[in-house]
Amino acid sequence: MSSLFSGLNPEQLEAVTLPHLSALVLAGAGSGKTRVLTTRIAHLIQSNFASPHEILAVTFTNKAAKEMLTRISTLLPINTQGMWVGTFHGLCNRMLRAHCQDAGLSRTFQILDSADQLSVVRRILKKLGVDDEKFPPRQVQWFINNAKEEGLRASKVDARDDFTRKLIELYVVYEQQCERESVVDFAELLLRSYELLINQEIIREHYRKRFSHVLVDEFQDTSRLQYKWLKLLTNEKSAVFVVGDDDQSIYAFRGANTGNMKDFERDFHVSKIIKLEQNYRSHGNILNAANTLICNNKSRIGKNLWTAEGDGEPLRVYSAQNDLDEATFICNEVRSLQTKGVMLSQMAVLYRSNAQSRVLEHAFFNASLAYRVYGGTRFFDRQEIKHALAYLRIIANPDDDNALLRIINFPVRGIGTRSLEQLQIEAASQGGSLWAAALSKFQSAMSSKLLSKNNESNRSKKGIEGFVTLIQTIRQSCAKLPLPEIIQLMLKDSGLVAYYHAEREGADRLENLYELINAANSFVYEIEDDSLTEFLAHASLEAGEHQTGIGSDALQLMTVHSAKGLEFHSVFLSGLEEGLFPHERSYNEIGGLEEERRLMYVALTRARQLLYLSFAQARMLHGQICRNSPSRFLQEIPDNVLKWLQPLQVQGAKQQVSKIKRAENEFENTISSTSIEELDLGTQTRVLSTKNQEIFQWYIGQNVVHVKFGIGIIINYEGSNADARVQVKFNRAGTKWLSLEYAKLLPI
DNA sequence: GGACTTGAACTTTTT
DNA sequence: GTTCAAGTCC
Repeated sequence: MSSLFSGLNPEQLEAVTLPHLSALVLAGAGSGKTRVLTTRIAHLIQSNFASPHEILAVTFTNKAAKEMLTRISTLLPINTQGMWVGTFHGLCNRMLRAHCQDAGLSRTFQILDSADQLSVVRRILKKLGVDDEKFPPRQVQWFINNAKEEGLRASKVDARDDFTRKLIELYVVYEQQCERESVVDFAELLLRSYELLINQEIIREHYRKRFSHVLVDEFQDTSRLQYKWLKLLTNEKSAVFVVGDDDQSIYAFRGANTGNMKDFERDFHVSKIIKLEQNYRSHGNILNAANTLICNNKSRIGKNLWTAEGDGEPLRVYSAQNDLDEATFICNEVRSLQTKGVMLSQMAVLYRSNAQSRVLEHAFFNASLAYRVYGGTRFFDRQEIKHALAYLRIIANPDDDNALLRIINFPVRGIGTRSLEQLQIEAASQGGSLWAAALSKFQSAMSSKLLSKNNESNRSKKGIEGFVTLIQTIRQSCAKLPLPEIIQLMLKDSGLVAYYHAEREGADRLENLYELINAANSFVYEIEDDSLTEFLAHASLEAGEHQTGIGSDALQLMTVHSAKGLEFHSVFLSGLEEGLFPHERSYNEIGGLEEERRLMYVALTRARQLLYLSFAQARMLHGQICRNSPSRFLQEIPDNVLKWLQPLQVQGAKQQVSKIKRAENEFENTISSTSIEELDLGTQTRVLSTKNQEIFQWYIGQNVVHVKFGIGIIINYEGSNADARVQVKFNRAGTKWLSLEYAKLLPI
């Protein structure tokens, strides 16, 4: 028994062995959070406090869930197969499949990913003839998901204006459409499961009784609905053990609600918060930087990381001339670290947004430095895989219109826009799916063929009839086959293999298609289930898992978001410029800057030993050269842990930072104390613009007029001289960033 | 149906 | 500067 606990520090041990109570563990970066969670589960089982069957453990990513299962099985000789360990969506799926009838779902319901959902929305907009300028598909999608996230069905959404009324109408049609097709989107998985628990007392009580221990990882990332779901699954007898770090909450934009931590404390009567503050990852200087930076955030629970190790190296700061220079610098440093014995895979280059990877990749490619970019197209998102999955979906659930539309004419079989339109009209008039319409068309064609003795054999191989025959044939042949063989047969009979074989650059795609068979093989082996429906659910829920090209030693490139949870020997944090990091879009969002700062905190705490911070004085952005000042976050790091690699530029850079900071404070003060119209026009901050012979002086608060956008007021600026851009809040046209060189702004 | 042009937009991301 | 969708032409 004691071996389970060996090496745990007092706080970790306390968390692991907590009695049957609800508890909140505030686990800082690198404090052994996953270890605490898995050891606690092992401890509960080993000491007979709970059987594996009575434990529910929730994570956010499949990766984390898998990791948890692996660790549990190394700690205990038990079969983790049947345990309820998984993602919110995965567990909801599991619950809905088990109670599909009570949840009002078909046994073979399919899961829409975001892209599928978007195409359903597009289709509906088209069908209803809605102006997609006024109602952009993405916004409609966002509206629907948001409503579901609030737990609201269309009838419950507040119709406060005409615009919202229209959106609600679209929401209603969308729901009907999904119902008809037996498909559910990601948000629906959660909402349905939530409603199931609310409405079906017997089921709710069953799970409440069953799960005596509920454990939640990354609790700061839970959304409102997820929190409500957890509350439904538990009662005063359950022990809910949540682990999280409010300082690492970086997903507010997708519904994460840090407030859940405070609510949890209250709702679950948490008497004491356990803080894990000892960090086993980074050297002192790095932690010092991170701690000082995050103290600038006002809304936080508060904790301070410390290490038993020494200070280590100072953080290196590099001020690059431009983005290319920055990339070259990183390239050289990586090379030199490599000769000192650091593996490439132990070095990571982090950036705020994906677009920044291009320049870096270019430099690494030219230097023949092996690198790997995370966050590209994922396996199950590839075009050819989507096509193959669409065939499988139609086999499993023919009413899936999305899937049908994707493949009805792929590979080409002579079904053009006209026949499709006809089919859609027919389906609409019958109130059924496209497949149902195609089937009735097929049947009437068959009977008329018999009557007229018109037996041209070619006719049935083309067009809609051909498609129906094809699907029926495949479905029949598949009835008794195991999953991998179904896929193999489908790939061949559908014509996908022939198509990609003939395609000039189809070799990779062909390989991916065969890889799909492999994926099915390992699915059958691991999950011990070869039902097609389950495999399709797995494909939708684990779109990211199947990454290729892992294994070889390569430099790691990724956004700061995707670096969360990872650690490296050396980290290069690039693009530390105002507008980029913090991102300019965050300036106008409530709590935006604090979220950016947490993101910075996550970035800093990824490094074990070496941390490089770099910014470029000039950079190509949106096709324009931008001169942004160094990030304010750089100034929030204490000087004594920094080592500037170009001492000459220290002065200038630091001054620039303070200048921006002053301007912002001034701006914020003015904004908070006065309305925009009353801004003090005498504000001292100004940018000079030298445009031909005219020289204008621009300052924050200045009224301006634009040829197209009309009258507005300057609320922010960046850069200087010819490259300067100003942010203008127009009376009618909204807020825009404009280049002074091109925008033809006139002061009034 | 496929190749081409044009125009607008343009964080972060898992499920 | 690059992508992605919609429109245009053969």
